[in-house]
Amino acid sequence: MTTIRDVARLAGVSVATVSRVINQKDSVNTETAGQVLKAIEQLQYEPNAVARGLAGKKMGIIALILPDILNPFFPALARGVEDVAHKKGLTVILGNSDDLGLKESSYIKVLKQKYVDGFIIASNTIREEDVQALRNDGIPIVLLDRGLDTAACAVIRSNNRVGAKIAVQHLIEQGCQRVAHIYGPQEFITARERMLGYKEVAGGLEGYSPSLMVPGTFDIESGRKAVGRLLACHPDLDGIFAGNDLMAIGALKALRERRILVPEQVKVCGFDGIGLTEITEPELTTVAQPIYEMGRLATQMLIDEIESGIRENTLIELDVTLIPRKSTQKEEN
Amino acid sequence: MTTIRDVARLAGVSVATVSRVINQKDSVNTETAGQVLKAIEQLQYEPNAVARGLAGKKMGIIALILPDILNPFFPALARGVEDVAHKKGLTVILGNSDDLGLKESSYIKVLKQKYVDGFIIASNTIREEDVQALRNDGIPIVLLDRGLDTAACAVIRSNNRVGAKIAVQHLIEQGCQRVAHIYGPQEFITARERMLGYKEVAGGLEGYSPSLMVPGTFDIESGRKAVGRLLACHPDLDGIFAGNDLMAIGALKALRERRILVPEQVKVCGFDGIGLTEITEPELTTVAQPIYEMGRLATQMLIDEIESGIRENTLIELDVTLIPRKSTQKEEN
DNA sequence: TAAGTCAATGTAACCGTTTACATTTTTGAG
DNA sequence: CTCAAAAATGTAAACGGTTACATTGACTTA
Repeated sequence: MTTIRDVARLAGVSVATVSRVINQKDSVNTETAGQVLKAIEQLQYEPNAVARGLAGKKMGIIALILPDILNPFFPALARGVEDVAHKKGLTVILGNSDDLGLKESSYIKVLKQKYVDGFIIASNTIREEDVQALRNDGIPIVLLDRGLDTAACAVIRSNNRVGAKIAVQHLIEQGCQRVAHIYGPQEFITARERMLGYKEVAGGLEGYSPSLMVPGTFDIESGRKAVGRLLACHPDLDGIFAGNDLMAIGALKALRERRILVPEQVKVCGFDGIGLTEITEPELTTVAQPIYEMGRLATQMLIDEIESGIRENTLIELDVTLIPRKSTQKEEN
Repeated sequence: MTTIRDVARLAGVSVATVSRVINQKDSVNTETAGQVLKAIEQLQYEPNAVARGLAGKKMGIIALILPDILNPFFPALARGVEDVAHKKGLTVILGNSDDLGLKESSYIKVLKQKYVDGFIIASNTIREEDVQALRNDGIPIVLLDRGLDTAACAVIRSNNRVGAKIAVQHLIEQGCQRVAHIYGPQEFITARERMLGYKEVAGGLEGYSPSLMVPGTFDIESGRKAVGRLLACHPDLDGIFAGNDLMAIGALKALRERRILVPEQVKVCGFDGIGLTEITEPELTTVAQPIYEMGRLATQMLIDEIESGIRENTLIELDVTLIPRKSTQKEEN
């Protein structure tokens, strides 16, 4: 492996000068720079990232911590992160936290030791103390979908409440009179917000009842089971707004098992806009978050902070988009 | 940040001794070790991974390079890798290559500079020279789904040919007489093998014709289009073996559009066993690869090589499993 | 008892950069 | 022409570990 000293020797200058040329820092004579560049070229020299990392306390790595890459929501996010990072010459370390605060803490500890440049954390369980610790160490961090309480750093999320309202409104417009809601785990801010949005609109409906809301766990199976409980209480229900797409897919399954036609008898709307919604039968109407874009944006913000050293603590709330599909289609007359 | 020298000072020993205690290398007096441990505890000392990396040329990082994490095949693989790595205290860097040899090369170059401990590469486009270069540098590497020609390192893949035969056989058993095949890009060894398996079984069938094979690109849309071409030539076809699940899903869509009933009129079988197959309507029969397990195994092998320094160059071919579902169900009589 | 082993520990070089500080050379103003 | 400021470059100390080699003392063994 050729080192900076080899280059220095060949170019007839000191290592400091070579370093200056490489990093385009401080002034160096154009002619000298030429010599150095030639030497670099000739030796095919590539600066060693680890040595650099040790000296500068930055390894050119972004840590992306998310609950589970198997959850269809996250690959798009990860791809958004990776694309931007790669363009900027950074690499991405991926960690699955399973929404376990402990696992998150352990990742943070390990990755700090590796001098990662910054963290992007998509988590509902991340501990306030962990975030604070990072802040204190001056390590940039961007949070996704985290509550308001963590004001001490940049946060990105979608406008969940508005999205939920749009969804319910849409169901009503399509002719639904009795719209139920399958809500996600209430420790997740996203789930809480969506439920609030639902209540705001559905709460005013004639015949509304709190029993139209049943809990789920953001996965397919829980959506399926929720429908059973819903139908037991409300056999006359004609619309379901699920707290996310996976539960909506579960709902679709449950309805099919019961030979209830979607969208003729019951209309279903999901939330998130994951790819799966295009392959269900019927195709699933959903309120789409700009998932890939969220990843891109988070990374951009993180890199800005890394490069500038200025922390912004911005809270960005992205717009969501209703994607009407067959699962909420009005009968054609 | 507390360093090894702080610990040495507090414990009243040299840094070498501290290092020995930490790494449990060479012999050190039990009593002395106790002092050191106490000092470590007291100072909450954590060895710095980057300094270690620089000295030992290993950062405790595994590079996972795959075509695209958005492809539903790969999250499970990535999770398998990450789970094992995490258990062993290693972290995972993720790179999307988009099956572009250039991008792969660039990742390898960058990550080598970061002293990653080893590479896991799931790629069809990886260049022989890149693999060789890694070998020469003594960097462990495990390949997934790569051709035989790269004998110079460990390779893991599924038994694609056998899987294809099982699939076609299954379709025949379910009553199909005219089984078509949508094959994937022929530069992929997986696609070639599956096609060979198909030919072995279907080739012997009465009324077999090469025109029963049409190309696709391993994505949903190509599967859908392929069905159009197939039906134009073979309106009497009653079975489709798609080269992967995505194309099978596309086929399902195309058939539904044409009001052709699955499985009554045409039966469909996919390959891979991705999660999506459970949410189509009808649910999709598929030949499942042990995807998560492949990730685990690859990582285990890689770590073995990292720890032992011995390269095995094993070729492991994993068994696949037919998962019969509704899309190939025989009519009930 | 002399010589050879082995356990325990320390010293200092090394891994490959960056960078503060020092030194020398140029430049431009007065 | 002089001198201060600016430009160009070099020296050497970090960064925080690992490890080859040296040293010391205790223990075997013939």
